[in-house]
Amino acid sequence: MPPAPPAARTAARKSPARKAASTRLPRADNRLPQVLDAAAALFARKGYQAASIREIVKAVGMLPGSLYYHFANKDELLVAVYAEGVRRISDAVSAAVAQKNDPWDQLEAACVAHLESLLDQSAYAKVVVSVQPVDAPPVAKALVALRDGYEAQFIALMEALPLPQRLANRKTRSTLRRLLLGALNWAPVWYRPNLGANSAPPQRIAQDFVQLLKTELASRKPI
Amino acid sequence: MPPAPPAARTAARKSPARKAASTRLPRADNRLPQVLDAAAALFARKGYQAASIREIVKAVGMLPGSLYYHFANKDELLVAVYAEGVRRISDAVSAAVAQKNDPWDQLEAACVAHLESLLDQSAYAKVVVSVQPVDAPPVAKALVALRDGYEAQFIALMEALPLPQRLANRKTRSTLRRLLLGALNWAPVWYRPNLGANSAPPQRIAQDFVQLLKTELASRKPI
DNA sequence: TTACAAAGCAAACGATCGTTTGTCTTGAAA
DNA sequence: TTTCAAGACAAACGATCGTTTGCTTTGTAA
Repeated sequence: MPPAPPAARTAARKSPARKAASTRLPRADNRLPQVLDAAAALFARKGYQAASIREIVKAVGMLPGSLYYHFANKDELLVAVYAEGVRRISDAVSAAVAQKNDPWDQLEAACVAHLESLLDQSAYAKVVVSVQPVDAPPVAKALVALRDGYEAQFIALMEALPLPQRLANRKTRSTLRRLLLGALNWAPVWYRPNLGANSAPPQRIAQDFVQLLKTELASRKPI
Repeated sequence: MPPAPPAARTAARKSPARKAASTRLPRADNRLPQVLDAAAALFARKGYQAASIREIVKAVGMLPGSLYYHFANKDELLVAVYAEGVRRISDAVSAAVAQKNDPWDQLEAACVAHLESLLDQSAYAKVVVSVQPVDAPPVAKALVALRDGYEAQFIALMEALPLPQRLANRKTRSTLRRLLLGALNWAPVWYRPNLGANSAPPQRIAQDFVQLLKTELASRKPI
């Protein structure tokens, strides 16, 4: 029997992801979740390129080569962290929105959940905004698609806003969305936690942004 | 004569920067400016870590080791690019502001100049917002200081805004500044040039942001 | 209890990274 | 025209990177 081409085994190795002809279930003691956690934490803290494979697996007590059972390469690991990040922040936002009825209250709740995820709660979420798709060119399009999928939630929130007639158009809602989301996503750049009462908490920061726009835009008569 | 300790010569080598006891002028044909240009272009396009020394100097036809006559290490090169970036975008903003009198017009002009520098005109400027200080920990504080120095211009612009009494406080002006600058600095993430008439040019984007706030905030009576 | 795939170990590979060292060229001041 | 430092070359160094390969352990389904 002629040996399969070298690429075959490599491809077979990274295939627990693509279920293919796999019949058996994953083990209960596999450390994929911990690897993802460590990768998210290190990507968030040091950036994608600066966080090495060796550093990530060491945090879990694993050897570098073992990671390639779960992922074809480092870029695919980033995609997995990104996807989980989008899932988590998206769930947090959805849950927050579901507790409100008024569109402006929903927007505020969404922004609070978004910013709290970014700054406080989820290293996964922080990766989604701090690691830029350009950092991993081969998977850049996949990362952008994940981000866009998440942002769709905010497009919907903007459409629901009751704006004065003069501002009730798609262009304004788009500008408003970019203004608000841009400001929120830039917050990790200047925000410093652990400053006690001196600095506002994420919740307050997000509320300030939304209130500044709401009190001005919400209930005005057309000129 | 005993040889000087190895560190001595290395220190002496990178010292054209610190003038020390240098009497002679730099040559007219030195390629430091081109090196900075190439570094700015590559840092802006691929990020700090992904842009290698070899790649940078190759763009100028130089050898890798030669860079270390001008800079002690890669981090110091980044600081130099950063400083030049701050200088350029700061000059552009100052020039734009100087042509207006009304505070809101000045703010709009500043934002337009800021965003045009980021998206169109200056790779140096783009480095200042796209390369984060965390990417170069040893010089992170220096980079933050450079950024803060630039942002002082916007603090002054905000202070000059005639706001309704209810909003005329430091906290609101700070929120307003972070809202606006955050949105502008996030624009490189989603902006795509060369889309023809389909997408707004940087000038228009900045104007939309400012106008959205101005028309709402500027001339309102206190409640 | 056994069979087998899931999961990981152990050890290396080649490439590329930032950087150092010693030498040489050359423009400009004297 | 001579002198000398500014500036760059040439060639390597050690470290670290992502990744591959062959083999071993172990949980679990039959």
